[in-house]
Amino acid sequence: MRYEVDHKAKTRKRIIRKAARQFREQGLEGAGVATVMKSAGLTVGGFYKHFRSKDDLRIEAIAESLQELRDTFLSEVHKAPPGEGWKAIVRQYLSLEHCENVATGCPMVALAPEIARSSPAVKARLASLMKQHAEQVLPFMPGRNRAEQARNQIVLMSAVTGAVGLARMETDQRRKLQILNTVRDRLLESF
Amino acid sequence: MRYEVDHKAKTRKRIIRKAARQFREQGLEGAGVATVMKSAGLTVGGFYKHFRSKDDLRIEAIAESLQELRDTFLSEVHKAPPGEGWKAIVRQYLSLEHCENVATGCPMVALAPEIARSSPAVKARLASLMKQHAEQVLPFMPGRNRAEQARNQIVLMSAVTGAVGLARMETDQRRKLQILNTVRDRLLESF
DNA sequence: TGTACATCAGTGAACGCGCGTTCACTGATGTAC
DNA sequence: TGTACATCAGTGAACGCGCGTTCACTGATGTAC
Repeated sequence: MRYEVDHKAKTRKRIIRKAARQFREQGLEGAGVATVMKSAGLTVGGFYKHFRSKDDLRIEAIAESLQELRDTFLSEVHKAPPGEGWKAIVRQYLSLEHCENVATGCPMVALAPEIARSSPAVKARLASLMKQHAEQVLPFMPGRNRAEQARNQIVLMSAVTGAVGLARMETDQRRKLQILNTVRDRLLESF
Repeated sequence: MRYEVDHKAKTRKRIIRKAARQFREQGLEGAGVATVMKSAGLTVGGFYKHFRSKDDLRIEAIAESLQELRDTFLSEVHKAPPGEGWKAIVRQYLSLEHCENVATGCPMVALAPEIARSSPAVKARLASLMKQHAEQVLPFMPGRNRAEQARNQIVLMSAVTGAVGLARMETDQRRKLQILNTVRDRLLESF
């Protein structure tokens, strides 16, 4: 081999990470294969040495985005007092910082409608990734038992994704903050 | 004139209504000018006799979608006992029927990320349309005064748009219903 | 009353462009003999 | 030890295709004289 043993794996990871950012920022259609490759320091042609298709990359990139989201969540959770992990997650999710940085934020808010429209094969794969994600975050949700935690998770996820989705459509900064803060305050006092 | 006096206005409206459905179903990029025109019984070339650009159509189509949404809301509200209008809206919004019919549903859930990514000019115009929409629905929101109604509206809108957004990504029908019903039940008992 | 011209919603071919994908090639390295 | 060949990550031009937009044209009607 001309390169280090894991050279190809590293390159692949670099492409996925760049794609994860660009898909969130520009959409699953908006971000192009050529641009992703260029931002990874490569040329278009090499793409198919790493992925079978753009759909393949979409799946890998969203998996990566969910992983990054989970990493952020868990690091926030560890800073919070025991049993209050969900509060840290809610605060982080509804922060202006998360709202304004689509490229590094939650892929579900950034891509929900496009994921819903995906081909059945892609959609099924992504649904399974999101289910996994939810299960890993479940332990930090409020509630006296698993069933209650699961219900609360659904309510919390709906409220926070909805709030960020709405806030991002806003052009008036005051309204944007009002959405984020109103939902945050309500959620923090409701569980 | 060869046609009735309002012929052109009627044609324009027909194009907008078709576009409103197709944008919600296929996205602001996904739906094409040629397809919209064809579904309105016309050919591509005529498009620019009615609109300055595709962006122009996007704005008109979303305005139309919001109007349709409001019509649905108001017809539900009139069937509900006084003061419980918001409950009727929540039930309608979180129904399986609304969730599964993207083409005739709420444009904010169907298009949020694409609207957020729009050019500043388009985004500003749409933000103003959505503000108008919210103001017209405000009177039916729960709360003892306008300020409380406004806060509750933000929470309700976030929760219902988030829930439908998440439910539409689900491939498992059981999970989809679980999301819609859990959020509906929680909201109905929370105000 | 008749004729020439203006109007204008709608047609359909053509345009330039960006996209995902394919493919023959490169060139540095490892391996067989 | 030296040489010929295989491997394979990456290159860059080319492909077919669909898109938004433009444009010369059509043809039915209204209007001017």
